[in-house]
Amino acid sequence: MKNYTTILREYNLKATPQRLAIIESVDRFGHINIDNLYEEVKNKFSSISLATIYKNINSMISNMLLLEVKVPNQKSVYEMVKEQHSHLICDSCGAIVDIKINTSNIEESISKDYNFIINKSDVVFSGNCEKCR
Amino acid sequence: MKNYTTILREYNLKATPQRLAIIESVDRFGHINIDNLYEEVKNKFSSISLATIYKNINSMISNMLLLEVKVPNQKSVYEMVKEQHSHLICDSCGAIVDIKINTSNIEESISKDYNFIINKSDVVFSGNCEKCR
DNA sequence: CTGACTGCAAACGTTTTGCACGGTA
DNA sequence: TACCGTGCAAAACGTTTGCAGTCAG
Repeated sequence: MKNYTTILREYNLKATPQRLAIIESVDRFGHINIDNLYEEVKNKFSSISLATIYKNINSMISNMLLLEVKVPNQKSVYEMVKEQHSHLICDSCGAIVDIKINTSNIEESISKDYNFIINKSDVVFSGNCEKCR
Repeated sequence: MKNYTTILREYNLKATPQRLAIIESVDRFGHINIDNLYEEVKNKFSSISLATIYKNINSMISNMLLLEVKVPNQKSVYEMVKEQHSHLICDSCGAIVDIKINTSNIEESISKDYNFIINKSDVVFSGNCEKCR
């Protein structure tokens, strides 16, 4: 069990029970949208309000502890900031999988060709997963 | 000047003046969000309502004439369906540029490694453009 | 002529805000 | 203790819907 209290403080956020429940759920699910997060946190913290979820997600994003992933035809999902990675998302079942792909040579050639400094890559492949055909 | 009437009919949409103004603006801008589109179309068609913009954007997306591009920290932009491409977006000035990159080898290895059939790639690189440093 | 489209206003779902209270550091 | 966070309710936003009138084909 990770020490989420320490993590929150490292990101300049007070370690309230609500925040601990939120960050624990996000980490356990890998990616989670607002509604599922709300349901999940309510299981362990029935008094929490949706406004608190929103406020905390937003402050965690501002403080770079979480990031938002925009996905086609779905609500955004939130995940902890870890190593850079891309996403595979199944159009039928909605499952999202993290994948490691090497985009560094592509990014390098873009920097050159377009004289553009890249500091973030959002890469989402949609299609059908193994189960869903 | 393209014949947008013909294009609309090819996509099974009646060629109303409102639609012609919408598709012409989207095509001229390359990518445009709802608010800018509304302002733009109003210039030539002052009586148009925002609801009409929404209804038409949605039907054009359903009929595969337009597609939605979700971008970080901004509203989605809409563009005509053309060849597959990726996007470069400047965090300072918000400019969006189409770029051609070859993702086919990446997609191929993903198909193999994850046994996943890809039918859409959403690739957005964020950073700073030439002007904005 | 008929079904589809428009514009308005109302409804809806989602996210943010203001404020009084409570809890962390 | 001081400030930040919480929860509630209300407000603000963005988008969709219903409907009566209009128009494209």
